[in-house]
Amino acid sequence: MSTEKLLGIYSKLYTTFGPQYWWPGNSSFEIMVGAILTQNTNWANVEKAILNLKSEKLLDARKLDKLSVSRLAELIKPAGCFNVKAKRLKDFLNFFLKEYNGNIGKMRKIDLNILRRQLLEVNGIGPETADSILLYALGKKIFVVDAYTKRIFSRHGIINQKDSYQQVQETFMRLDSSSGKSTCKTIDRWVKLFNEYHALIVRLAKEFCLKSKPRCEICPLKGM
DNA sequence: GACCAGGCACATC
DNA sequence: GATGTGCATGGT
Repeated sequence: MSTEKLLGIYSKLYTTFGPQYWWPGNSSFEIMVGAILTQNTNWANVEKAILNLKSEKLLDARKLDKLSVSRLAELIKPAGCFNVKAKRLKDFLNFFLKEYNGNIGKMRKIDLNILRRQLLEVNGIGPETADSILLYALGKKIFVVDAYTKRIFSRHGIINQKDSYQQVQETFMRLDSSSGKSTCKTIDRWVKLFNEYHALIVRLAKEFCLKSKPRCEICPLKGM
């Protein structure tokens, strides 16, 4: 079925591009901030915004919490939609400090589904941002779906174009149901696979699937 | 100058 | 529930 095809595509991407070392960032907190800043935004612009926070030594939950929204917006300007994102960051910080006292370790101990629901309740955090935080900042076993994933895998007939976020996610997460056991070791393996898979999809899309100039003829997945 | 980028919330039908 | 729109910078 599609599980073999999904694993086939994964290994093709991995042998083509190698490990992607996602998520770029030196700490879980930086990853969470980046996940919000990158919404509908090129990563290079997010990096500039994060650099602004770093150079002011403000990449810290409590310090950011003390900033005014307008000052925060000023600092994250390069990431675009800065007024919206400044508010979203503030709402997230409020949640992070109130619920977890700004403690990543405490957050990591919470059950995946509970944490996911909590994140989705925060204004400005939708499914993709929540799952990026869960997978890349907290090491939870969840697959991140984005617009590229839908575009590429519906073209390959593995999902339907109209599938919801959840449906696409389930298709990918069914990959691990065959493994049966859920020891720490196998969980780590799936976290690693979901981590690389999403990153590889983004890499592939950027190089071969751009809307205006698709390069299907030389795509590594050609013929698969 | 148009189009796009590692989305989301909200309004409207 | 499906579709459209605002948010907004910076690279191609």
